[in-house]
Amino acid sequence: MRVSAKADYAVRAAAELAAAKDGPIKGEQLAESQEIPLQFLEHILLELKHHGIVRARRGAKGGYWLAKPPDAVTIADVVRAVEGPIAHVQSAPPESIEYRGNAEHLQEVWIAVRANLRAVLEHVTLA
Amino acid sequence: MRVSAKADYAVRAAAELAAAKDGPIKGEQLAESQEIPLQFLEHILLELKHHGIVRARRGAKGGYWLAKPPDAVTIADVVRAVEGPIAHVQSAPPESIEYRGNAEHLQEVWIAVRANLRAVLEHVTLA
DNA sequence: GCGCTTCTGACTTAGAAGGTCAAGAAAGTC
DNA sequence: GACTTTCTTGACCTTCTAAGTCAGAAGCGC
Repeated sequence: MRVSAKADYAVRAAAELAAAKDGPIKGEQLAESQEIPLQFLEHILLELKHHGIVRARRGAKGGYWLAKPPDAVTIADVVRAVEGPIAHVQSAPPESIEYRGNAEHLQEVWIAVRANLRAVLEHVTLA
Repeated sequence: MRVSAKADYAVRAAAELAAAKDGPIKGEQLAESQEIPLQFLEHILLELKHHGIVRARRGAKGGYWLAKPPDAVTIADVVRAVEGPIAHVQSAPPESIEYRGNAEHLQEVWIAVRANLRAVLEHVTLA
């Protein structure tokens, strides 16, 4: 029930990319402006790239940029890319768990929790 | 952003206690009916006891019971007892984090996330 | 070909998750 | 008072994740 440093960093970096309009931004620049350890940030950016959220080019004049317009990328997209599925219980989706005895209604509670989380995270975009 | 086994177990045990009305329930009984490893469960129950959520008596005819009526105990109470504060970012409450540059609005997002989580967890009681 | 920057994998250190084990202390029963 | 039951506590264990660090390879622009 907590937000990891990695997820926080990822969203911050994405927000920074969303704001920049002139060409690719270097990892070093992102690391500085958001005070994130450079090497760690680059691993995160790589994961974001593999999930199709950012694009990158190496070499001089290289850097990172968003693959989609900022209003098409939600916080949930970014968090899921680095942390995996949201609101899983014991590493499984809540609807796949069987509760017995007097704990039967608990499943509905966890599903409601996930729904409310999504309501926020999938509604807010980088824009 | 996930629910640990410990939190899940704690709520299930609490739900079981909430449903029983005739005297204390043994740890072994709870472990069996909810399929939770006994020794692990007893550690959890101890934590719940320290947080004033359950009471216990040892010896023959001993066992655990809720310290308060079921409609006065929320899921949030139980989860906080075993997992600590809900929806912290990097182990700190969201309002204590300083975001700079283009990530400024992120703080509001995390606070909204926490508010929505609380809306569910503090509203649902064991009853 | 050279310098710049991303890409990748291997490694590290610390702490949490998810338990297990064994001894001790209190309460009830006979 | 002896005995049993059940909670209490602390120590230990294994596996995984968090949060980084390091070194080198590979692609890009000029």
